[in-house]
Amino acid sequence: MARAATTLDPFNAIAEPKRRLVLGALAAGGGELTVNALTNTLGWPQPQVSKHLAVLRQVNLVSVTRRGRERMYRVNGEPLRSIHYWTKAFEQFWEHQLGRIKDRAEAMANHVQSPSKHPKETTQ
Amino acid sequence: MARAATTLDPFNAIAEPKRRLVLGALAAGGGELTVNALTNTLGWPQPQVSKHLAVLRQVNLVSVTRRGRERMYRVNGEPLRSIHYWTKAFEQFWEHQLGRIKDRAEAMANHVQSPSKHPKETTQ
DNA sequence: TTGACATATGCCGATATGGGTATATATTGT
DNA sequence: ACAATATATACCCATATCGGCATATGTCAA
Repeated sequence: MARAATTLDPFNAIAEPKRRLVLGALAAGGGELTVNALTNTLGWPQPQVSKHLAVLRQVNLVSVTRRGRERMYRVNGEPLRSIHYWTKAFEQFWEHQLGRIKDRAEAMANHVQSPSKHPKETTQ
Repeated sequence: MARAATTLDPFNAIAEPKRRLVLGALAAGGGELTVNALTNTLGWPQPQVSKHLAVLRQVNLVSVTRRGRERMYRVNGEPLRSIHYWTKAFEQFWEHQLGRIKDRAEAMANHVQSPSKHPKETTQ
């Protein structure tokens, strides 16, 4: 088995730097842009843009609306919200890097699953 | 070229579901755990655990300390903070999008310019 | 020293990925 | 009907990835 399909979840979708740029361009463009506009803004070959958009579409990070022969792509923030929350769960690990990690982790333990208790020292 | 190396940035590192589980387990285990503890908690073959830890190590998502023949792995939140901020930039795109995506997209299309009568293909 | 334990690493195979190029599929304009 | 425009897809290739298994490396214990 290789890496899980990119199309399965938003984490994977935004793992690709160019896909993040696409989302950024869309956001900067007022939230919605045409493939053509994106292609010009990003300066990439059109098929490349379309392909990345296809991936973003599959994980629901963007939605499309046809307008004549153009397609309007819009950012859909929902999936990013879940990622935002996932990372937030680790907030304690960047706020007090050196202190009280254990105490706060206890609270987290109640949220996730039972950790294997092996009370060791807080290493040097 | 295939996807950019997983070791290059945290976005890629956490794209792998199992790696997220590793981080979760570490967090639940008080912020730091032994490879052995992780292996038991996760129930995966040890080499697999070690390899995922190696990736997380390379993007600085975890740090290690040797303790005898064991190695204590610790969550390092910093890289997750940047991801947290990146997603936050899209906050505006999930705050006002509580309704059906399709409906909203069409309403938007009507708002902006000439509406399309052929919503054959929307979000895929 | 020998052996058990803890962890990392190397190699292999199957597969998904991203980029490039060409082309198919609309849709609009003349 | 035909050309032009907008976008999506198919195909190919080079490569990185994950998982499994065997094994190397390092450390403690008797």
